Amino acid sequence: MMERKRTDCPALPPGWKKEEVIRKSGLSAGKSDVYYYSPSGKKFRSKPQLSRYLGNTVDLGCFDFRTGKMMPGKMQKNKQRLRHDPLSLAKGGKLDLNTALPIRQTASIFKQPVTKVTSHPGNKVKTDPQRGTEQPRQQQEVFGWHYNTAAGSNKTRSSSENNKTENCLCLQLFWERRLKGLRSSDITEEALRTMDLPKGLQSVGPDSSDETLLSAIASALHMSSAPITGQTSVAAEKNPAIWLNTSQPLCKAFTVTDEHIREQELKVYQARRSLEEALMADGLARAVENTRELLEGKTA
DNA sequence: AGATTCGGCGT
DNA sequence: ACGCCGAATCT
Repeated sequence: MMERKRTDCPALPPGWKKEEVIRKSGLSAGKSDVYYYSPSGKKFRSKPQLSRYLGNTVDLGCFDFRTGKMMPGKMQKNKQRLRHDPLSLAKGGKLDLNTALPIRQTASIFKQPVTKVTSHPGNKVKTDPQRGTEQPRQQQEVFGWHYNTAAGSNKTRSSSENNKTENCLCLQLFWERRLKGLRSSDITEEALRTMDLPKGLQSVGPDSSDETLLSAIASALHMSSAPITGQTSVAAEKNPAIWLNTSQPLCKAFTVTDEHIREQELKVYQARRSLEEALMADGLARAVENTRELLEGKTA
């Protein structure tokens, strides 16, 4: 038998292996097929199959199945117009939270394992013994990357041109506004809707709604590993368009009290319980889907 | 039966 | 041109 090397795949959670097999006969001789193996040995031969299995635990949007690597340039396959501001992608700068778009950049915001449900009381669905250890794993590596912002675009302009430029800049700086009315769907929707922000948090700029502020901060936490301090310059409150610190969300500087922390810990605890329930439901749905696929396969 | 391999459809 | 998956073939 051919010697096949299963190599580690750093883009996937630990334990996943990748294999490439060269076709050695037929019309397609010389071409190759790529397979992935889950930690327990289940074989995957396409991205959709892999995607179905990993579900929400890993965002395969920019995962290239053939190479096994994340390809940052290759956003979602969907034909959604990606309005990326070329300015914010130019080289030489650092992450700019205010021109960067609120696009999900991580596979999951959770960096720690969560409660794993291993038994489903009352579940009549046939259980695949291998699946027990195969339930969606929590991602352990965060797929984040930084975009660069343009530095030194200091060309001199006429004053009328300047006005246009300022208006344009304003739209870019305050993209948070565009989040108005947008919400995550599903469970998260309820979570967001009922979420209260501590009184110490105040927005900077043309939009001061809590809703938008919350989105801005959440997005900042997703996109940057640096501490979120808010706008520390007092001048930014008077004239944000000039003094804005683009590495920080449009939020006034704030302080965190012990009370805040205790409240937050409680919320996290409650959220974990909700998540546990959700994962359980997801597991059941997945089992059903799996069984359906099995049956379809047998009826040929 | 499960695993392996190539064909070929659909994009 | 290639991803994906059916099905023929192999063990």
